[in-house]
Amino acid sequence: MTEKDFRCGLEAVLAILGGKWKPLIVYHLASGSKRTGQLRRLVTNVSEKMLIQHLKELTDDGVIRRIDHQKVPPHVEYDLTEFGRSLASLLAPLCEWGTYHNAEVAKIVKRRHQVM
Amino acid sequence: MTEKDFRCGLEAVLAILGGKWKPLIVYHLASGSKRTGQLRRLVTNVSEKMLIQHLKELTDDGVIRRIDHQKVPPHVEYDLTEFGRSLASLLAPLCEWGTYHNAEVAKIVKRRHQVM
DNA sequence: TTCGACACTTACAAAATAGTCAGTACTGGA
DNA sequence: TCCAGTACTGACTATTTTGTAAGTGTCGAA
Repeated sequence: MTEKDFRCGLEAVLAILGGKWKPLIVYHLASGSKRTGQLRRLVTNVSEKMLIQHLKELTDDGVIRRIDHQKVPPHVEYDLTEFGRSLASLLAPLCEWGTYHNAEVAKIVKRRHQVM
Repeated sequence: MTEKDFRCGLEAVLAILGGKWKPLIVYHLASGSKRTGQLRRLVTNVSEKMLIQHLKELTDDGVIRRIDHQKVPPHVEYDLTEFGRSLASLLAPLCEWGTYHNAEVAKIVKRRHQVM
């Protein structure tokens, strides 16, 4: 996205939530603030590097807030900003759709690996 | 996504619509069937190769339908299946959010390029 | 008769994205 | 004392995704 403007609002959403784990992070934070380690366990399969990289980007973009308790050993929490919460509320219907169509989508993805 | 199952419905949605231009394609088809060339002009900046590759994947996944009029020179149309239409209806609120937050997101993206 | 439009295909290159693994500085528990 | 956990960083590699540029065969208009 080198362009400044989006011709479809969709592109704006993707500019913020594009990234393998970002929607998942926002989704998990919708139920309350979490520590880094908690997120690492919740977002299954995410590597430490990617989690932290995405957390940093989401923080920079104003979607989440980083709360550093200034302790040693470190104690850091993340939660959604207002902006982030407005995004999270968008994600809910997608989640429902995905849950409802879970089996169908799983079949589609499986077929893909066979045909190709 | 090597796993068969999704723990959040979100992952299912992304499994289908993951791809730079797929949401845009579905969005444009929501307003009626289109010919390949029309889509190429509507989805700005998409290369011919990516358009056709994504169209093929969406067709294989049952999101859109390819209608070949068996003419020479070729005349092919695409439109949404029922499944695709249910996805397109999810996209509408995202579009609205993006349109509403357009300026904000544009600012965020611009800032990103400066800071990094 | 040359040119563009049509809907593609293919080979190849570049860029974006993700992953592994080691290391940091400190603490508390076994 | 050794080891795991805390939240990270950086070097390096691998994979995935996207892009570029050329070619295919047919038609109708200039």
